[in-house]
This record gives sequence, structure tokens and C-alpha cells, in this order.
Amino acid sequence: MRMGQGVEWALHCCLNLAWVGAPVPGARLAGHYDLPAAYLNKQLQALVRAGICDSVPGPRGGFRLAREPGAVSLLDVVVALEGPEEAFRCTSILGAAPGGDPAADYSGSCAISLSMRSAELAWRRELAARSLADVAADVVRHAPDAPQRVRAALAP
Amino acid sequence: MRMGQGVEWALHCCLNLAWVGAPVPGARLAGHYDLPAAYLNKQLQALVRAGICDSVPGPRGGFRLAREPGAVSLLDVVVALEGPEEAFRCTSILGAAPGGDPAADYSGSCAISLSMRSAELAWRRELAARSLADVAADVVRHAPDAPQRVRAALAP
DNA sequence: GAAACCTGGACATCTAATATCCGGGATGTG
DNA sequence: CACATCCCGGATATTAGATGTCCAGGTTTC
Repeated sequence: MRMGQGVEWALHCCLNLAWVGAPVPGARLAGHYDLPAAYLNKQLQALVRAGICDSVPGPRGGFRLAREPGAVSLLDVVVALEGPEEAFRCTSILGAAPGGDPAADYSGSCAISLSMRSAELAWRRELAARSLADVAADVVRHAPDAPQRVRAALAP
Repeated sequence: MRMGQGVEWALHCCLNLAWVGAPVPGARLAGHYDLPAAYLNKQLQALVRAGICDSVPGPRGGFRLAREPGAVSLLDVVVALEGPEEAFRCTSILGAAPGGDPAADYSGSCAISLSMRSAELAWRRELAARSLADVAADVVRHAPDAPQRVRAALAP
């Protein structure tokens, strides 16, 4: 089971955008981490579609956070890039077993499906309870000059 | 992000094995759910390697649970099939950023990595706290004759 | 108008999951 | 012992998804 790399990229980019404030071109973000610009751009576009980022075309344009860092949870970013589907997907194989209804959807009644879903909910709860502002605060506690260095590297 | 289908198959099979008690051939389990026998067999083999199942060759052989259902957690099954690696993998892109150490491993210090890892721990905790016996008890509560029907369909 | 920048789609590539097949070994039965 | 049953593990397709590239448009600033 593996999460797309875009999540890691997007989270780092969002933290940086939170510190810069002004729009940052996607190419500059890509250069900052030595990432493929065109591909990173796709992830940023997904953040825009999810309402997490704003995009500004033209010179002096780029991407910026659309909300306060405290109003963007890690879950928001994960869902924006990975979609809302659960990692465990019940395919209702009980319907193929003797006595089962092949047309029924067991995802809401199968005890296995419910257990897996419940565990995944715990994961989502943790992610939802943690905002970009929380993470940023942790970074600053460990490296107080991080915001300033990011601004120096990325600000126009 | 998606979990392999083998996890669902294996969990259903393990529940059945818990109810049957005697060894059940992989082909019979596959027929029970109309699954590809050769492929399901690979998942069962992984359960054997993980010490969750025993395999008995020869006539009257098959697979059976190697431990009490109460001693097999959902996490055991997930790890047996998906491996111990985390879904979120820190690739230390901070090392490529200005001021970063390209050779360093940031997975233990990067605040983003730590947050993602912490959320995943919550998921694993839930899975570890739930055993096959717990799930089986839920099934019986909802369909008291399930164990008997499974035995009738799968027992030798 | 030109340059900077985002948008969205089409396309190529690579990896992992899914699936099949076969030769081999172990075990119980007659 | 001979045979049927069944697991083991490697080699090999097939497919879907993730990764990555490219280009023909827009929009905005200067």
C-alpha cells in the first residue's frame, strides 16, 4: 500500500506558500526541491481544484494558499491528491459465496469491511486534526529561521 | 492510495479457517468466493510465511489457522500481505532544498514526515487492537448461523 | 505586443498489482 | 510402492496506476 509522492511534495510546497504569502511560480517551487516542474504543476493544480491553493496567471503570478494555514488540514491535502476513496475497498466477495446475494453491496454490512473502515477513520481523524499551522509551528520550534530562509529563497 | 485486494480475500479466508478448524485446500477457498485459485494461493502462502496460517500438503491437506483467532490481529494480516512499509514515504526532499544536506535522512526529523507517520500509527493501533475473534463475534451477532454454513460449505 | 505564468489534454514510460502456468516436493490412501 | 491430492516457488504475461513529458491554448503584467 503506497501513497503517491505528490502528497509529500504538496505538503512541503504548502508550508512554503504559507510562509511566503505572495504567489510563487510552480517552476520556482520545483527548482527549490529539484522536482520535475511539469509534474509538480499537476499536483498544484489539484490543490487549486480542491480550493486549497489559488493560482494567479501572468508575471508576478504563481500559486498561493487560498486559506489561512490553520484552516488547511493534512487530510485536505491528502484527499485533494489521492481522492476520497478508502484504501481498503470492499468488493463484496460475500455476494459470490453460497447463500450470498451477488447483486448486494456488502460494504456497509460486512464485518470485515466495517472494521477496516473504522481503522481508516482513525487515520483520517488524525490527519484532519492537524493543520498546516500546527506543522509549521513544529518546524519553527526546531529551526526558528526556516520561514525567513524560505522567504529568501522563494519570494519575488 | 489503494490497498491490495489480497487483504480482503485473506481476511475472509482467515475467518472461514477459524470456523472450520480443519485444513481447507486453497482451491476450495477460491471456489467458495469465485476467486482465481492460483493467485489466492499466493496470498495464502504469504500468510504461512508470516506464521498466521499453517499449510498441510497431501490429501486431506490445505490451510488452517496457525494460532487462536484471538491471537491474530487485522494488522498481522495486513502486514503479511502488504509489507511493513508505511503508506507515506519520506523521500527527504528537504535535502535538495537550499541549506539542506543531500545525504541526510529527514524521515525522522522532518515535521511533515513525523505528522504523517503519527497518523498512520493511529491506523495501525486500531488494526492491532482488533483480532479475528472480534470480527467473528460481530459476524455471529448479525448472522448466528454463519459458522455452521461455512463449515457445511468448506469442511471435508 | 511581448513575456511570464497557469490550464488542460494528449502522450510516453515505468512500476506494482493482478493473474496464469508449470515443474517439483510432501503426504495420505490403496 | 503407485497414485492422487495438495502445497511451494519461480517464470512469465497482462493490466492499471503512478510518474513524467510535451504542447497548444488562455490570462495577466509590463
